[in-house]
This record gives sequence, structure tokens and C-alpha cells, in this order.
Amino acid sequence: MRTEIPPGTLYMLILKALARFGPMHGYGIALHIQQTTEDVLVVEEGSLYPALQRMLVKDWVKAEWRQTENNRRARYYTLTPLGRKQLDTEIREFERVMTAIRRVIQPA
Amino acid sequence: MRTEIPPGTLYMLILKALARFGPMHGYGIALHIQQTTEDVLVVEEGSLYPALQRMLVKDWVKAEWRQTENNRRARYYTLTPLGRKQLDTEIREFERVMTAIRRVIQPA
DNA sequence: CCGCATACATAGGCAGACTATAGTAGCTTG
DNA sequence: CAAGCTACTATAGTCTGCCTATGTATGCGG
Repeated sequence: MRTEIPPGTLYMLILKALARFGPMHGYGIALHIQQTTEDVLVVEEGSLYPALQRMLVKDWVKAEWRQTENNRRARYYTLTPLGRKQLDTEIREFERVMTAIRRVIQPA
Repeated sequence: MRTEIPPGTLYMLILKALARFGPMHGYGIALHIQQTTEDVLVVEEGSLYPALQRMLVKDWVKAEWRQTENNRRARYYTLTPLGRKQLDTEIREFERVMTAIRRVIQPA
């Protein structure tokens, strides 16, 4: 059963994918997330590409048109230093909030 | 530093509070969540009361006007059987999604 | 050459939380 | 005993952020 991406986690997932594997194109990022989570998290195209555009503006990633292994045109995204910093921030914040939620739903 | 309630988790937090402590009024629920999470999660009034109204309609809770310990008028909410079932479902779903996210951000 | 997978992009919609505002009533303090 | 603070409920309107739907283009396998 697939789920929507929990609001607020999309940037983090994308940034992390780029941090792990270096430059990737959008389609590849989506595929990676879907496969890593065994289809639990599926990033729709209508979510992904607008998010990548916003990330370009924020200077979290930079983009470059290249050829894929399949000989197609694709836009490869690379994490910038600012993007890496953002990733750290988002992961820390995520952990903080999840810890808080656990305190409510799993009392000791 | 306080955070917004992650969208999709509000019902779960409210339901869990009622499951733990039995009937509570809205204000008490909000206070409980805030204190349990050491001010990380603060439920705004404009989030809480509309949520409780929706939960009444869905028959997850029932409500009853009573006096508080401080001798004030307040509306006490009680979990219904359907509400308890909903809580179980939401917690399971939450864990499933969090596990998926961890697979992406904390690769083994 | 047809169908499918790959790949990017945008417009518009909707859910769900927030901000702002409003009101009532009991306690507390000077 | 008046004023102000706290407890408590409630609603209208806004905004953020992901989704649905749609359109375009191209390479490869049968």
C-alpha cells in the first residue's frame, strides 16, 4: 500500500538521495526513493519537478543537462554546499519532532 | 524551539491522549501534548477545536459538557470504540511510513 | 512502426494546519 | 469590588505543500 509523502519530508528525501549517490536526474531520484522504501513512498512527478525547481532557486542543488546511460537527455542535479547544510538541518529537525511524537504515542 | 504539528499526525496525538488518560477537555489535551513533548509540539487552538469537531462527526469521540476541577465549564471528550480502532490504524500507518523514511535517510 | 519506459514540466485543486479574532466565566490581587 | 489574568471554547480566513491531470519528447524492443 502506497502512501503520500508526509508533508515536510520531500526536500529531505531528495537531498539525501543526492548526498548518497551524487548527481542524479529527477526520474532517478524518484525511482530510488520508491525502490528503497519498497513502494511505501512514491514521489509523484507533479511533486518532484516543482520541488526540484524550488531547490534550484534556493541554491540547494545545481542542474546540468547530460545524457543518461540510456542515451536520453536528462537534467542531472548536484547537491551544493548549502544543500548539504540544509539536509543536516532537516534531518536533525525530523529526528527532534519524531522523538517528540514518540513521547506521546509510546509512553515509557 | 517549537514546531508545527506534522500534518497527518494531529488526530493520532489527540486520540492517544484520550486513550491514555480517559475523558479530557480540549484545553487539557493541548496542554498534555505540549508538556509531554517539552514544548516541541504545540497544538494551536485553531487546529485543535476544528479537529475535535471533525472527530465528533466521524464518531471517533463523543463529547459532554461538565465542570472542571477548577469549577469551569468545559467539554469533555471520550474515545469511542471506533476512535480506538482509528488510533490503532494511525499508529500502525505512522510506524510504517517512518520506517520507510529511515530507510532513505539512514541507510544501513 | 507501435507500444512502452524514460524523462521533464506546468496548471490547478485540495487537505490540513495556522493566524487572528472573539467571547464567556472563574480566580486573584490591590 | 473592580481589573486583569487564566481557563476554555469557537470560527473565519489564509497559506503551505503535495497531488491529479495533462502535455511533450525520445529511445528501444518486437
